[in-house]
Amino acid sequence: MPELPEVETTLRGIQPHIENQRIKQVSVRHYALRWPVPENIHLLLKGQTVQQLERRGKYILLKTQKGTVILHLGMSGSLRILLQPALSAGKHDHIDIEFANKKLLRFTDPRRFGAFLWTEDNPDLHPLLKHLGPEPLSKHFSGAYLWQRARYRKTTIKTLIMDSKIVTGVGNIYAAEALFAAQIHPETLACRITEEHLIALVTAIKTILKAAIKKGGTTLKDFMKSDGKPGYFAFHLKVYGRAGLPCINCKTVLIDIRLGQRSTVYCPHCQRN
DNA sequence: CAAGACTCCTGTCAGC
DNA sequence: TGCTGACAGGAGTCTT
Repeated sequence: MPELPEVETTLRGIQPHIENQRIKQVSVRHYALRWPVPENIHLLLKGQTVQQLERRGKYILLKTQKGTVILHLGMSGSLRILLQPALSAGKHDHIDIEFANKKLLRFTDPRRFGAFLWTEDNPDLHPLLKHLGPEPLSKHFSGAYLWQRARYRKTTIKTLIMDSKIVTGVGNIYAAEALFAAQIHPETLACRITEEHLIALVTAIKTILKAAIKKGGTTLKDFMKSDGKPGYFAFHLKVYGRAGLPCINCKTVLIDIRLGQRSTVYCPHCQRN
């Protein structure tokens, strides 16, 4: 559920507390995340300083002198800053990183789709990151680029924009919202969409992501802001989660279909093939 | 390579 | 109320 705006909000939330801070201790209570947490991660991180935090798509990178933590929140993960001594850990509080400045970074993830990995190489070359497409908010993600990547693709446009090799960080919620904004039917084959429409789609993706980041992330129920307070539910979703309800533009009942095993809501009147 | 199915996990909710 | 089963979903991996 954390989509790119939530990840960005989380990064911005934790950054001032841990950047340039020395790691005093790391405790892992549950190693079985999506991939096993390296069993010696506490030894690798102890004494290291978090020099830089970065985001690649929905991955968060914690860069230290010796290497980089590659972290993903999966669907139910969150990061919070606590003050030491911290509240005792709950059932789903899998990893604590204690810093010399008395701050504690706690990784919580009930569904354990998240990841906490380590690399000592250039993280951009890591198998999880090296095939990622451009950042959606970068200038590399343009209408011309998407048209190039869509031209010969016989998959649906929604599946295409959710493919992290094409563009990173566009999840199910924002894919549906952007297609609605650009008035494109989610089942349209990628190769059949004009460059003009793809330009509109790219613009919609950027606009919606920026708006959501500005609001601190669209917040679904298990997202917590990094200071531990529940985030807002304020971002106005126009189609996602509104199947069976009237379209806000034309009152036609919104339809829910499945595309690539994902629930996909759209307006059959506003969004045409 | 491309496309689609399958998979990890647990909280939540509908139905009985 | 309690149980069961469906469902949600990011994205890597497997199959075709």
